[in-house]
Amino acid sequence: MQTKTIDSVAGKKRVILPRAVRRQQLILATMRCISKVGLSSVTMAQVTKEAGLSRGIANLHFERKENLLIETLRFVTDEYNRGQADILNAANFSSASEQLAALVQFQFSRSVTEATKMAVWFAFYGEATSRPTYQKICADSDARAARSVRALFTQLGAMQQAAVNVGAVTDGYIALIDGLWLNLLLAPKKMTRAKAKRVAWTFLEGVFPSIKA
Amino acid sequence: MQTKTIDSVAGKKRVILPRAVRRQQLILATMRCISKVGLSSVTMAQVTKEAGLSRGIANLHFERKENLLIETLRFVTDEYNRGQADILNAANFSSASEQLAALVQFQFSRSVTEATKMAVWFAFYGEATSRPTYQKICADSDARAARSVRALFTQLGAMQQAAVNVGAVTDGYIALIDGLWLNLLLAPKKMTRAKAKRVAWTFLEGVFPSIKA
DNA sequence: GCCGAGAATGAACCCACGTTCATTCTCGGC
DNA sequence: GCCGAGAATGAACGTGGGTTCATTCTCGGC
Repeated sequence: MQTKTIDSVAGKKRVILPRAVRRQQLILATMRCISKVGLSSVTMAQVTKEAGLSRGIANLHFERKENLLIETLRFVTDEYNRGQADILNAANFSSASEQLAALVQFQFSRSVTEATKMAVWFAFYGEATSRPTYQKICADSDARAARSVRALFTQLGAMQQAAVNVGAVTDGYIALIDGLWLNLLLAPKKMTRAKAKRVAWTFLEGVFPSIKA
Repeated sequence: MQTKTIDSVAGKKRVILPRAVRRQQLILATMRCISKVGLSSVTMAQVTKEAGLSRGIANLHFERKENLLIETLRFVTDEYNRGQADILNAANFSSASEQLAALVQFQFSRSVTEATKMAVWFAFYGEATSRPTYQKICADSDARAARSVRALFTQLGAMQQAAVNVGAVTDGYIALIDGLWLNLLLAPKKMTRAKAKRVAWTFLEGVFPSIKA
């Protein structure tokens, strides 16, 4: 009478998996929960249920709830940083403008601007002021992201007729993207990915006229 | 042996004040607490202690904690909107550029960018995804702010040589300001009010060359 | 001066949630 | 096939925190 199912839907059989797999399962479940109920009311019971696992497993793999949350934040920032680095450290672009286009494309890709992920980002941003650990993770991630954007902008600036204040432009671009993400999250009916991309692009064309071609 | 002090520092005497005063006291205390410990770990005990009042008073004036939080959010958004409206609806500016200058000045004024207030803003933004009530208050506030900025930009656009896409520029400007505020909050060591103002101004000069004078 | 309305207090209550841990189960090595 | 390591479970525990409410206090009207 034992139903054979790949994922053991109704099965009572206990499944044992490596630590890394369980940790990721829990982190992903945490993200879904945060976007559903908010960082301030996520409970361990919800997360473990969402992950389809037992109550005590989170403590087994993360010790404390706070650790799970921190790892969730790290997961999201790392993923973004890896994606951005893949583009900005790549050597196989034929021009800086093409690299820039890839960057914008990436920043407003479905994967990055997915509601679940952005909800998590901003939930932690909102708590960062009062939690040194979150603060540090966010600051480090932002700094890393900013550095590589600045490098690209330096290249692009050198190609322009008029002199460009790379520092100010980088700060402005990063703020613009953050603000667009926020809008995308808070008013998805009013701001769309396509619209946001166009706005970003308008900013860039204003600063680096040569990319207009 | 009874020391007469205006604020009855050590006095045991019970003070009775009008509802509106108590409500504001509690709201201000809530803001300080949120910026200190974060929205997700604010407790009624902390807030009432911070306000120098008794445990039960919050429930007396707000019924539930949730109401106090909502009123706190409303307090912050209303204050901002009133300040912005004072500038953008004023008839006593000699030119649109002057009005624009006043807007930027206001948006990066100490009063608006004060750490306490911005922490509150972003704390609620972070929870807005999962709380329809916060979501609505934020969206309404943003929409109102955007409308009046768009009106000013329409005026400014009409003065330029080349045609300006007012919609995209408004969206961009608002996103830029939000992003700069976020930076100001998360990395106050790296981003300063003056720097932020300069970045905003650079954006505006790019879009509306005529204001450069 | 007295009284009623309602503002203010804080001890007590109760529940939700994080954490613990005794027990059960799985798997690989021998 | 047996055994030990450790992964997984979920009932039970303790506590922190929101809410209630009986009581006390203040003030304005008469």
